[in-house]
Amino acid sequence: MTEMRKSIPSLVKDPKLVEKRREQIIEAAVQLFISKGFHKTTTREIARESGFSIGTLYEYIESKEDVLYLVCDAIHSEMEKGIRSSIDASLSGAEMLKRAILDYLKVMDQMDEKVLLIYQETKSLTPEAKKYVLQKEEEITEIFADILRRGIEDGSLSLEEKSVNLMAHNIIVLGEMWTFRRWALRKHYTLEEYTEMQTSLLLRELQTT
Amino acid sequence: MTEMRKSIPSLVKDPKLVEKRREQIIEAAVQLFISKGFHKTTTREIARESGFSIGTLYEYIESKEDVLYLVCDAIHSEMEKGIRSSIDASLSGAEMLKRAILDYLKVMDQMDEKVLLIYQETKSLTPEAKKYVLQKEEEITEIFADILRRGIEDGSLSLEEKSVNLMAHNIIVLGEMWTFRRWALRKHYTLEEYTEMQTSLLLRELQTT
Amino acid sequence: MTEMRKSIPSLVKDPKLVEKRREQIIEAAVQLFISKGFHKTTTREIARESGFSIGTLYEYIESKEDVLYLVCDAIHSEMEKGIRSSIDASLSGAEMLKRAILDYLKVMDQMDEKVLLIYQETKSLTPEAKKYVLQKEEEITEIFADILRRGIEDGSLSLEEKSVNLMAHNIIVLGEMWTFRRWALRKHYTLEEYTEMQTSLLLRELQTT
Amino acid sequence: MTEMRKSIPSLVKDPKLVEKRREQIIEAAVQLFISKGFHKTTTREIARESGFSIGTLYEYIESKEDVLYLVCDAIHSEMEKGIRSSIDASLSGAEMLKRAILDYLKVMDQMDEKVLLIYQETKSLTPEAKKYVLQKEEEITEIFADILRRGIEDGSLSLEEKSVNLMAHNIIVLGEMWTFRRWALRKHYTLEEYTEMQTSLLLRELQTT
DNA sequence: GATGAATGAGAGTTCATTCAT
DNA sequence: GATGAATGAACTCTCATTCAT
Repeated sequence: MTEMRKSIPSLVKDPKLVEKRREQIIEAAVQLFISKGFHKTTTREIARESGFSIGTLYEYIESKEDVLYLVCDAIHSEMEKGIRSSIDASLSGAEMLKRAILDYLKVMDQMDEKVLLIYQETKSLTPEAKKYVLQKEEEITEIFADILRRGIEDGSLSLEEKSVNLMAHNIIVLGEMWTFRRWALRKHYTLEEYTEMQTSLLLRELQTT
Repeated sequence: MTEMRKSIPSLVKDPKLVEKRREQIIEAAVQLFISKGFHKTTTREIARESGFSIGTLYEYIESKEDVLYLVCDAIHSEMEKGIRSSIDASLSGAEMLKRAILDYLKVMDQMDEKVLLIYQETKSLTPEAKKYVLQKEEEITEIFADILRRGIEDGSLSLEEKSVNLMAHNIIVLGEMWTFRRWALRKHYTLEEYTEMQTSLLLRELQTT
Repeated sequence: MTEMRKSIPSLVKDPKLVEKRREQIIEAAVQLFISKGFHKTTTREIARESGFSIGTLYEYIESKEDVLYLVCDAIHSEMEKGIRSSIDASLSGAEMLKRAILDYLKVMDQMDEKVLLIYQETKSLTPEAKKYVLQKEEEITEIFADILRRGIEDGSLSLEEKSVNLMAHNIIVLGEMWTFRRWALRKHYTLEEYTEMQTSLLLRELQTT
Repeated sequence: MTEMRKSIPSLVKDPKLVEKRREQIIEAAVQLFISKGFHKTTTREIARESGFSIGTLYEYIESKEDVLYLVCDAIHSEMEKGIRSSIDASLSGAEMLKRAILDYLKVMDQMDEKVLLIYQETKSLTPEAKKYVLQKEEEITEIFADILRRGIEDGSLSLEEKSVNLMAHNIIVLGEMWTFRRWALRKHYTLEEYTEMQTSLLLRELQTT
């Protein structure tokens, strides 16, 4: 679990305060970005919703792009936390996978619009910030790769080594598509149906013969 | 094949000319949106790259959003055409599916950045335009649903009716993820490998026992 | 007479219009810079005094610094024109010098505040613009150097070659100090007195024995 | 030697401390103003370079303009001290003048950028502060006027009474131009050459017949 | 006496859109 | 049908100054 974050300089020295204020900023910005998009949200709106003045906002960030990075990073962390919490070392790989997918899709469903937000605005990040965000994305994918490898080892799952990475991506995309194609999927399926059907299809790919 | 498009008013009467000019606009705008994004592209740039003045641009559209719709619609049409061209009525459902996925992924690989563009900027469309774009998206999905149903009928594919729609979405997403996760996938797989592996996994889900 | 100017890009294509609008800008900006200084004058004020909107202002310049360059260049041109007009080829070097100083000081007295402006704001120019402005300054100095050399040649003035350049600078500074030390000098002397006394002192330095 | 200074109120009562802190402020501000100019230097920078917080800075001044006044006044004092130190009562007026010019130009050359600073930023002072600064300027000029008068009295210099003041200004300007026209003068002359040539020219104006 | 977080007016600049020619 | 100069609301960001601690 590599712990790497882009550090954003602040004019304010007290780290506790910086963290607190940035949490306020993130909370405000997430809502605004979700409802209006990054480009149509103004820095003044972010400041107002955060509960302080525009001048104060800029004591804690250097540019509007910083807010986007803060937001993307916070969402990713929330996602990662949600997924990791479901891991139970006592289960077989196959069981662990089912459980992890179940929880993952639940998290994605709850975080719905936040996930969509990352998905749509990552491109607006500065190249440097984008690197960090994509790295985080890969770390999250790796969680599923690890589970798959465990299942292969204990014989509960069948998959070629070369496909592990791809399958991990497929699982991640399962969750993402539930958010970005919800306009179509939710007309036909509930989250539970979606989860069950996708899990069932997936396990057919991984069945030991 | 429902043919429905949002009609965009033009000050110019001659329909031939309108079409010609809008093609110029689309060609210019696609490149600009790909390299700078919709919001960071100015109408002046669109006009200049289109080969005429800003005044003339506004003779053929009513707002910058119109250009985005024109672009999204054109990309979708190109995609659809690419996919439909691969359909060969003499094949079994299973064969047709393999062939269609092969061609679909090839098209998506070629249109790469254009697909990404639709994905990232659809949210900037006006609600009305977005409706049309999502409708088109569903029509494209329906192409695969039709192939799947054909395979079920002729016995070459096995799938519950309820899963047909979901499976069609899954196939579409297979193509999309090749573009929006390319930063990760292309480190590990070529298009050919990706196609083969995904097709093989998919067919395990659809195998007749 | 080298003719070199920094060219400032304009979004407007018609050169006649560009020249006309820039004259308006210069006229407005000179007054504003004189009364409030460059830094305390806002671009909005410049636009308003020029008679058009802020948007229009930026069709003719790229930045506020451009206005400063335009202003400095215009003032220098006016100065140079005023000085060159006094040159009469039929006079001896000494006579020509007297005449040129007389006219030069008259011009400087009339342009008073504009000269002061150049003096105080040249430092705010971009390095590139500053180069052009200082070059112009040297060209103007060279006018006097030429007159001095003529006087040396025809025997009406006595000065070592090495001192010609220095003396030319001294003459230029005579005019400048009349503007930037006016708060002291005008308490004691009229322009006529100042001119006469300085000319008389100067000629003592240049007298042929 | 009139001793008059604008008094700047301080929130701090202890005069020793006020003086010490203001020295720190001046030292920091001089460097900053020289390298960035008054307007482009922020109060935060001044505080940081002075070694204390922005809050503390405002305990010792009332506004940013106060810092400029403090700086101008300090530079003037340094200049004045440098000039006065060269006065040797045992010399004749003419000798004293030569010596004073020599020392004066040496001081101006050393203080170079500080002199330029006063010269360029005096205009940004409040009207009241400007009055004090110009008064100081006149006092310094008067030093040379006194020397000239002494030379007239002892017969070592020849000059009409009415020209004394003007000549004193001319001498001051000799030093100033060495700083503000250095971009041209230093291409041709060293300080020693400049001093010698200007002194020699000047003495021709003042020679007793 | 020292601190530094908070403020918000105001700066320079951009750009979608209009409309007279 | 084509042009492009004009517009001004709106944007991001800065910074001198204050005041509670």
